[in-house]
Amino acid sequence: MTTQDTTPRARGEYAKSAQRRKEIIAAAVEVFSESGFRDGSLRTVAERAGMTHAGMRHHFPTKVDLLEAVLQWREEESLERARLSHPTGIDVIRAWINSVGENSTRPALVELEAVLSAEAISADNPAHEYFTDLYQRAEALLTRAFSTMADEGQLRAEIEPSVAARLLLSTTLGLQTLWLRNRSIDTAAELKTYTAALLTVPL
Amino acid sequence: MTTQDTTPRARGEYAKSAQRRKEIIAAAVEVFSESGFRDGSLRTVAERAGMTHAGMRHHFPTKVDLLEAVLQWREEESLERARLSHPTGIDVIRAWINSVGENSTRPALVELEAVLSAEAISADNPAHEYFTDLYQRAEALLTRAFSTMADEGQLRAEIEPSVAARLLLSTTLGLQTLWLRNRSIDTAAELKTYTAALLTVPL
DNA sequence: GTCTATAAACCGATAGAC
DNA sequence: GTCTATCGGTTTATAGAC
Repeated sequence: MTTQDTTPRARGEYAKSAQRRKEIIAAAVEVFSESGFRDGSLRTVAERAGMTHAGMRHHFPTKVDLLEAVLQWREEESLERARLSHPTGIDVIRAWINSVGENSTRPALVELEAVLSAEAISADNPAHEYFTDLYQRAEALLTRAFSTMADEGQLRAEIEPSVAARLLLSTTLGLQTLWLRNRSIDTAAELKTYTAALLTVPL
Repeated sequence: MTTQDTTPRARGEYAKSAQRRKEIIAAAVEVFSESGFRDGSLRTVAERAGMTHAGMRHHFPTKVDLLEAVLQWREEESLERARLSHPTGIDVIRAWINSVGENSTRPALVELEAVLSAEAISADNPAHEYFTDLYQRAEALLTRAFSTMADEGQLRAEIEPSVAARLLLSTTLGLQTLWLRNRSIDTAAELKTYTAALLTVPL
């Protein structure tokens, strides 16, 4: 609202600051993936971003602030993209499997989720609610898709949509866990084989 | 070999020491389940076992020694029991699902495995090889079982035994992950539904 | 916006008394 | 077998200079 051009925004520093934040988040993703949230130190993150941990504090006042930024980044990178095309029914399942396949090109993303979510089993972890929510939303998304498919006779009659949803989610999580230790696993292909066994139509 | 009765064994101190070790391991299982290996401190473990961390050093000289004892305890408590009855074919699968059901009565065991194995994704974690081995052994066990079943026409023809094995293992791991956040999930029942979809005979 | 310097707390390991 | 005391290292957070 000022008429002067001496504000940070006018001097273009917000854009620079946003760029700096991105660099710090990228470094934090690396470090948290490797060492988890508890053991990944701010000093290591800062070093990889080319600054000191005290300087980083200007962008992220506390470690939890940095974690939240990382989780938000993860969210934007992940399944939300698939949801933008608003698929329904069997196309949700196809998009899901496709998204898992794309994750195989981004080990840091998979490792980040595996490490942080396991840490967040403890109720006092700052990311505890985040992951509980994430899994519930994923389960709800898949349950809606399988329900639609059940109405159209595409899901085997003896299988409840909610059970199918939980199984697909479980298998995805478990396959990614194994893939982190053996990168030769074709997660998307195995997931497709699995899901097809639940259906009456080709996937 | 001594004829005197002044050895520690003769004085019954080995038994006492073994009991103390068990108490310490039980405390370590609690702490490592809650906080992981890196963030779980020896001081906390010692406090729960009713001693100081320096006193604990008499039983476990280093933190890694304690971790190894905890992993060994986990092994003895878990699926190794089921293997003692030496089942083959479909009975291996039944024993596997049954074992998962029993795990639902022991949250500490499931949580310990989830937390420690996620931490051990890092190659420099002292439990890294342990969990890689564990999953490979489990996969081999299940692959043998599904191969036997394939020979007897009990496995759907289009499904490779090794793929079925990996899917059962994955789903087990994923279901237990979800169960840690929502104890109302009947992991054994869902696993049975899932596995039945891969077979040509009732489970 | 980034730095140096430091406070306050905690860690694993260890020496040595009892 | 367990303790107290302590060493050397790490951590997050912070104050204050520039």
